[in-house]
Amino acid sequence: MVGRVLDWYADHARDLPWRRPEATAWEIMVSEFMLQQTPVARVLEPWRQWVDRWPTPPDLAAAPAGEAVRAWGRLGYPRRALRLHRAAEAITDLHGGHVPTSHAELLRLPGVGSYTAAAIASFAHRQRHVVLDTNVRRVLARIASGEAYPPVSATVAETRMATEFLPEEPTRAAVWAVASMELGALVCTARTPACERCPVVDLCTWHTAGCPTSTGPGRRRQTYEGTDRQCRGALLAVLRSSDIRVDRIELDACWPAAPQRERALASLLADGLMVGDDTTGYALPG
DNA sequence: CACACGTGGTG
DNA sequence: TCACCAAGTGT
Repeated sequence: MVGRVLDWYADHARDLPWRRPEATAWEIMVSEFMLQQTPVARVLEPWRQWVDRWPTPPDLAAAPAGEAVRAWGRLGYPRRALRLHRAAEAITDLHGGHVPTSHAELLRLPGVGSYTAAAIASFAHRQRHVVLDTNVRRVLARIASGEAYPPVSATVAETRMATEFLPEEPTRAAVWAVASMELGALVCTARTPACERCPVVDLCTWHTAGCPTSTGPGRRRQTYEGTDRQCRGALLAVLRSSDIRVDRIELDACWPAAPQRERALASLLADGLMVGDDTTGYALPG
């Protein structure tokens, strides 16, 4: 089972820049932040520019947080840019400018949760960790549980199952981690899986059962149009595109509903994604 | 534990 | 067209 996925990966892995042997732990860490809830295709270019401009954590830490937010562009969830900047500061101050190697230390960094800590430790340092992202959860749900989709929220059962699949040898475990993710991203996809190209289709409980459609209510809502999120995005876009402080009038012009605009503005200020007031004008954080 | 948090591609 | 989906984290 594992061996076949490793063989498949050797033949079909995408040539992503953060997977190249010369990729640094920092470059891998940046990619992981950008890839949180964001497709690979959209990350490629911003990642290249980011690591070119800030090749090490101290380089980013020395820049204003607002520049990180600006460089984040339209990747979405701009708080990730802020967290990455804060993580760079912590690495600079507490770890001599080097990305920590232990899962526990990584976990203490802003924006680094269970998945990202495991991913960095595994991909950058070849350690043995359960790397349980949405791809792997779906792959395991189908292969081992016979379900079309994993549970809505991660369970201890999933972690236990993932641990059983994880090879003992660290290097092999690290390849399995990236390979099982890649299988989920390229073959065992959410919408229309390409089972005919799956290296372990004959071992897949779900496929053997005839690919039953998910039973429960499942799916969650996602609506975006007219939400606070869209409003925040509109406000922040104004600041990103301006080199000077933005007047209140310009912010008012980008969103018609005043109460929602006020709420979004307040939340952006509270998050530290922007600074200022009506008197001084508004800007990305220094 | 449910919800907030961006954005754009796609079937 | 439009709802779903994309390498999650923090509260």
